[in-house]
Amino acid sequence: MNLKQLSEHLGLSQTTVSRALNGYPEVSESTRKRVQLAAAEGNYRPNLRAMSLATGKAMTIGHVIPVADQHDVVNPIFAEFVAGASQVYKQHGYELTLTIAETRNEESIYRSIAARGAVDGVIVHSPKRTEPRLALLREIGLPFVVHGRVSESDTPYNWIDMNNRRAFKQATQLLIDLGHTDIALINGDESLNFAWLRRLGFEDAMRENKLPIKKALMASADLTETFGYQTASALLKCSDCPTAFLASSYVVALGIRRAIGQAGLQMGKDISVIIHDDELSYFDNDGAIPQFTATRSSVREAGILAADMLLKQIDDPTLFPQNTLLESHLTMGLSTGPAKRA
Amino acid sequence: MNLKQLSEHLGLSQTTVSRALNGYPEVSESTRKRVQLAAAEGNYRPNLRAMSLATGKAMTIGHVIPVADQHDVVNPIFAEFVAGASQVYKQHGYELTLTIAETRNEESIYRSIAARGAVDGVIVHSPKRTEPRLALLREIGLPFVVHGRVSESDTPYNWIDMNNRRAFKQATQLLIDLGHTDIALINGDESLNFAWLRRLGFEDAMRENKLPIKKALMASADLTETFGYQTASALLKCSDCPTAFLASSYVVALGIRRAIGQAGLQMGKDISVIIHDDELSYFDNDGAIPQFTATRSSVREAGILAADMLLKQIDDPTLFPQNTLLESHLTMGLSTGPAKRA
DNA sequence: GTGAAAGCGCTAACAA
DNA sequence: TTGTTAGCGCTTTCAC
Repeated sequence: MNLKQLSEHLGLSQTTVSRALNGYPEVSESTRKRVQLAAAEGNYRPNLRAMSLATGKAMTIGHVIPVADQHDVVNPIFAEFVAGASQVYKQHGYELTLTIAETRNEESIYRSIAARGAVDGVIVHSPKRTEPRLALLREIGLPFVVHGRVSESDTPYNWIDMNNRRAFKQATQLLIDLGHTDIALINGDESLNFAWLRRLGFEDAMRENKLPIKKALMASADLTETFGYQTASALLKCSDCPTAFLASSYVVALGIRRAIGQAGLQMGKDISVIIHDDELSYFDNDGAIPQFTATRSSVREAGILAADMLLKQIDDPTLFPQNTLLESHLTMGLSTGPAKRA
Repeated sequence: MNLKQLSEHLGLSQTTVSRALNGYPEVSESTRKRVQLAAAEGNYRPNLRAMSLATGKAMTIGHVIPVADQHDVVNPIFAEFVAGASQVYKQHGYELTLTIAETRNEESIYRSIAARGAVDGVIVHSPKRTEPRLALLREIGLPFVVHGRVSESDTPYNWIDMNNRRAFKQATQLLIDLGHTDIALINGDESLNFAWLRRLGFEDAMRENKLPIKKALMASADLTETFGYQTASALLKCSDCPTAFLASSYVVALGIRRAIGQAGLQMGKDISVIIHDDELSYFDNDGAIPQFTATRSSVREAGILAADMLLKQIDDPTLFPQNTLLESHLTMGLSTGPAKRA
């Protein structure tokens, strides 16, 4: 059932029917009622393509998920974020298209998205410390919101981010309060800004407590179990072993746990570990450990807020720039304990 | 830059330009070259909406991800699957739109997707044991591929699935071979077909070995850490304790591990646990344990195959029904060991 | 308060 | 080999 059929069926013009359905004021209430009824009965839904062609609005938001290489696993954070955003889009009649972008040909992907008229705006995921995408999108003229921030940017942009720096400062302070001085930071790829900020937070706390920042105790790479395992294994063998680990995701923490077990140590007793994870954490608190909070998925909330921000921006471009900093309330300790060297 | 501008710029008709770009044979090679060059220079990309309006094809595939309730976490499996599928779509010039559907209003979501002309086909995720969606989609006339199978369906449909039944039979057999007779199955929600099939696989092995199937040792619910913990805790206190656990996801296994630890037992020594997970598993093999295989994300491969199947179907509806059964090669033992009762 | 007509950017008969 | 024309389903001036 399309508009033409519906209008013929009603003995009205397409114009009137369209107006009635879209809430234009110049339609009499009686016809509006009639039209709405018939539309519901006939299960009429306006054709999105036609609508978007006529209005010039795509009624679609694009999410571009970067994947470093073909075989990289997709960060489950995106799923939660997208779930939140999609909720908002649905409310406003928008669709959500997903593009997986290998980082190499990102530029052409954004350009093609824009040129194809496929979206009214995009959410930019996984920003690096410095982001060529910002300039690119500005040049193209596509509204966007960054999920995360960009440390080195001289021009304003819309963003929503967790307070990674503060969370890691807190976590580090917690370990210091427990008496630790040799704390290992097993961090994500520090060319990605979230990891960079986490590192800064870690260093903030160390510096404030006049503790030395030892490069040897800091590692940065893709957050995999293997990375956690290998790094922790090596660190547990060194002469200057850490007494505590700060893990930048629960996946990496699994590896750390494995290494600790293999070294014949007990987590939470011989070695302390604090895990930070903004995603819904699958870990419950084992009991004896401090834990900041553990709400369900603040990432989903971030998705909701980002989508909202983007739609507002599209609606009214003068609302610029917007941004929101969420407290990273999922920072939690899986296991902490007295400082002790292996 | 749109077709009109491009054609004017070239002094050709829109038709010719369109034909040249779309590879129609009746265009002379020389003009085709010229057109292609100009298009590349002008950074011309055909407007998807217009194209789809003109052809009646949406050039878009929809993925509908069901989420049981608002606060449910999104299964990370979807992210991997979608990543695989998106790869295929890109190759064929298709877009991918994502819809998160609360299970309550699924029907209206599918109907509205179809009526809006937004997609040429859909991938159906998380099929239940019996699926009203199949009939619905058939009625609507929307091509679809089910990611998973439906046990109770009397009409054919396209599907791609992992061999869950076989995997669980194997895993169970492995435990039986190690001497276990009281094996607990911590399974997903058995109204979902994947969980149902896993249970059948478990029962297959038990029956073949003439072992009793004890209802008390089988649990079924959403695969959360908490579910694993609570169920395992309870089971470890009963008079008729299991000596082994078969966990239907690594998340649930984390809970089981916690319960085992709290009971003062050692995993892999006092109690055996086998984890099945089709997603990329974050666990490495701890060493002493049998492990079927551990390739990276067979789920992504499933996504690729499903997308391929759907596009083929759209292209040629006579290719019906298609299906593929993938061996669930990520079944792996995190820890198995001698049978012993707590 | 309602309708006729043009047009969004493309494709696809049909003509030439 | 190329061009003319109509039309996909909607919105939106403009006229009544």
